Amino acid sequence: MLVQSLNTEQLIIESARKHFAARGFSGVSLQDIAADAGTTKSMVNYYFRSKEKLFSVIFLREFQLLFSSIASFLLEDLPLKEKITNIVSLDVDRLLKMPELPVFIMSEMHRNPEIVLKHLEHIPIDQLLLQLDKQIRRETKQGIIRYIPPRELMINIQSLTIFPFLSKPMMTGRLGYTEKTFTALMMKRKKDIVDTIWKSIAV
Amino acid sequence: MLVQSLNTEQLIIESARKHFAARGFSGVSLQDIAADAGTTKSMVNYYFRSKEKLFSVIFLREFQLLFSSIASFLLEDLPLKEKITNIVSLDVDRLLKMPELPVFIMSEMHRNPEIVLKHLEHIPIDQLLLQLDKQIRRETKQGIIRYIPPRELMINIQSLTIFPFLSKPMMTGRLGYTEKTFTALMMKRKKDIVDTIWKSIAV
DNA sequence: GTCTATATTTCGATAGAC
DNA sequence: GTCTATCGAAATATAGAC
Repeated sequence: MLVQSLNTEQLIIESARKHFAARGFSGVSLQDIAADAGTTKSMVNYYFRSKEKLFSVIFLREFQLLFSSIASFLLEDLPLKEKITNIVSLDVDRLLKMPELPVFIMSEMHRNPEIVLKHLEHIPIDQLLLQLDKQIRRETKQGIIRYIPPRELMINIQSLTIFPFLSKPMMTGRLGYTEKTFTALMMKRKKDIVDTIWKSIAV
Repeated sequence: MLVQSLNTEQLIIESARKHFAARGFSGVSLQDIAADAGTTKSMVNYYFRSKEKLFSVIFLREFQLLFSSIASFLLEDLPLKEKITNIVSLDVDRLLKMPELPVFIMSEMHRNPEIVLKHLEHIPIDQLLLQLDKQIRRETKQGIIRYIPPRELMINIQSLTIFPFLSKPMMTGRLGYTEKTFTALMMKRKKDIVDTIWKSIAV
């Protein structure tokens, strides 16, 4: 395999992604991004016109990453419990690879809600929730679970999955976790989350 | 009741709290803070010497607010289920009053972990967890619950309680919630959270 | 496409009058 | 205690040579 060196635009994107995720929009200067990409601020403006536009590009990519595959998992033809298992497993794996993603999304979403809403418009949330609602009602009728509003089910799943990554600095800093034990906890936690969710709705 | 006008220092603190919480340390200028407090940047430096010192004052106040009373609830002599009920209820009430608090703590914790760790040193976390561990083992022996490591129990409680506030912009923006229905959801959710937690550990 | 140089603004902080 | 004025540094963005 060739060691393909990236072009300047790609280097800038990768550097910007890293810096924005670590310190947010206003915590990063074009100088930081350019230096880390081995080029100058002028090149950043040349490719992306402005800091805002560069940020928008980065944010969109990360945002889609976080929400894309959940949708396809929800639409699969599987029992609810298996869907939940798949979503949790996928999310934990992905978050372990990019643990700074949630706090990036969260803080920028509060700083600038409009940018999120604009991107969310392209995701058929209502349809996904309706679909999920049908399945919940079906399995309720079959006596498998008790009814739970689909939005609340999703909030519970996301809460138990994402929150530990948001409080990771506290866990590794003072609660006695290291990088290794944190990863181990999260791998074990996949099963715990599904168990907790399922016990809360199982008949 | 007299309409007591606050002095300049208090006005600056209140303005700084609001702005820092909304946009973080580097997203706010002393100019913003001063203008909103009806004074000038000079006065901010006069009272607090530097932006860093001002921020530290604000952060410490908010941080203690978030963690103070959990400790006392944990130390009370009550059955575990009642402790959980009390903690969840208190947290939800407080977060409804200051919904921007979690994202403020979370993002600044990631941008500057040291400041958090310094404040955490004064809280006897190990002792609290040991105390909780004893109670869990006791109620396990009594056949009330199955054993769960105290840190994981606390993570689950905090996850289900705090996460909805972190994703509030998404819920009110696109998931069909308004301020009123969000508040209603969270009030109802108090009971749901305790139920979910309890079912996950009950025998 | 890439760089240097620079224009322009804004920021944090200080000096000094009152 | 409070303000105006200002300094020096750093930021975004642009102009222009190559």
